[in-house]
This record gives sequence, structure tokens and C-alpha cells, in this order.
Amino acid sequence: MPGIAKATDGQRIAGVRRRAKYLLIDLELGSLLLHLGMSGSLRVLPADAPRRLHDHVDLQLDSGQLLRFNDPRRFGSLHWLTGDVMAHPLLATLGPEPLEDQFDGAYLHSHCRGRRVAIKQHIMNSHVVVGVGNIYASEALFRAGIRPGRAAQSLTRAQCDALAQSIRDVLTMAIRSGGTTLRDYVGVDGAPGYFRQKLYVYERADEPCRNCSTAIRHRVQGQRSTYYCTQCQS
DNA sequence: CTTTGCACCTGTTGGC
DNA sequence: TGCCAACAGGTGCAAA
Repeated sequence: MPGIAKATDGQRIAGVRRRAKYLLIDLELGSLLLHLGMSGSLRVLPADAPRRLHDHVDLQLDSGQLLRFNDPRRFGSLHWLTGDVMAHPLLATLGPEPLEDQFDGAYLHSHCRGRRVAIKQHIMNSHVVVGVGNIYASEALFRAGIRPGRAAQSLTRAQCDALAQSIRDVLTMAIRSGGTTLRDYVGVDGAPGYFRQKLYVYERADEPCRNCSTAIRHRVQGQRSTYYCTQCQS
């Protein structure tokens, strides 16, 4: 039995937590740290469920079921941590959770000071704030009326207030809608997320802005697709 | 220290 | 129909 299987064998699951986009499954002697990357999924399946392509890990549960980790692109990860879990290098330097009180305009403004990086890349930096991926970065910037290419240090305090609030709003609304299914994402219940219908800019290149009808602009910024309205965002 | 761009992978799509 | 390039929801790290 290889490393993680041997280290975790027979232990009870004491609890499950989340930090940023990492899932923490706490066992008795340590914690499993799991990230789904771009294409990973976890499914609860019967013990005799046939193996499918890109199934990588099974956690065998007392119930007779399996918790199965499938990840075609293999950008996901699984680590076994012992000791002070939050002190692990992958977790220790993460910024605040966007829906916690510490994340607000004052925090964001102070962390924009002196930063020449584009604001979109800045809010996607997990050392600044966690949980803001490529879809919601574009969406939050649209809602705040800020162009994604603006240098972070150029934002006023009022703009940081608006942006922090937009990040919180867009994430809250997206969670409420079950997430954003672009292609094949489904939630634990197998249902897609419906936030795609509420997107203002993401994957809407050349389509009319929902606010002003100007064609939505697409560009690549930091190797990621970015969408914005030249009229509504400055 | 900040900033930039690459690397890690497979699968799908669209143009020729 | 087939081939090939471009692109996809993330993020850690090396290099400049």
C-alpha cells in the first residue's frame, strides 16, 4: 500500500473543512488536502462502481460507499498533512476568504498600494484574496465598473470598496445559483449550475453589453481570457 | 520584493 | 474526413 493509503488507513473522518479552493478532510492523525484543479470531481459511489477513465483515488468508507476522485487534466492534487495543518506552505500565506469580514474595500485598497500589476490579476492572486477565479474576476470588475487592465495601484478607495463588494456579491449569487456550468461542471447532486445565465461579460465576446449594448471586448491578459465592456468600465 | 510567463495535463472545438 | 492549433473552470514556481 503506497504512501497516503498507508498513512490514512483505518482512520475515522473527524470533519471536513474548506480553505480557499482546498478541501480539508480531517482524519484522526492528520488531514487530507485536496484540490480539484480545473477538471477534478469528487463523487460518492457504490463500492462496486466500475472504474472509469481518469479515476485516480478512492476513499473507501465504512458505509460501503466510495468517495472517488476523478480528474482528467490532473491539475488537481492530494496531500497528506500532519501537525499544524494551516502552517503548511500551501495554506499559510493565503489571503482572506472573500466572504469573511476581513475582506473589504479598506483591505483591498491597502493591498493595491504600490502594485503595478493589472487589477484582474491582482484579485486572482490567492495571496491577496482567495476564491476569485477567471470567471468571477471578469464579472466582479464589470459590476464595479473597472477595466481589468487598470494597474491595481490606480484604484481609488471608493473603487476598492465597490470592487470588494462586487466580488462578494458575484460569489454569493453564483453560489446561490449552484455555480457556473460552462461545459461539464455539475454539483454534488449531479445538477449543473445556473449562474451562466447571469453572466454579464464572461464568454460574451462581441455580444451586446447587457447594460449598454456595446459589444463586449475580449483580450488575453496574463495568459487568461478576459472580458469587459469599454463603455461601462473605466 | 514584484512581475511575468511557463509548467503541469487531457479533451474539445473550430478552421483549413 | 482528418489534421492541427488554440483554448479550457487553477495555481505554484522559476526567472528576470
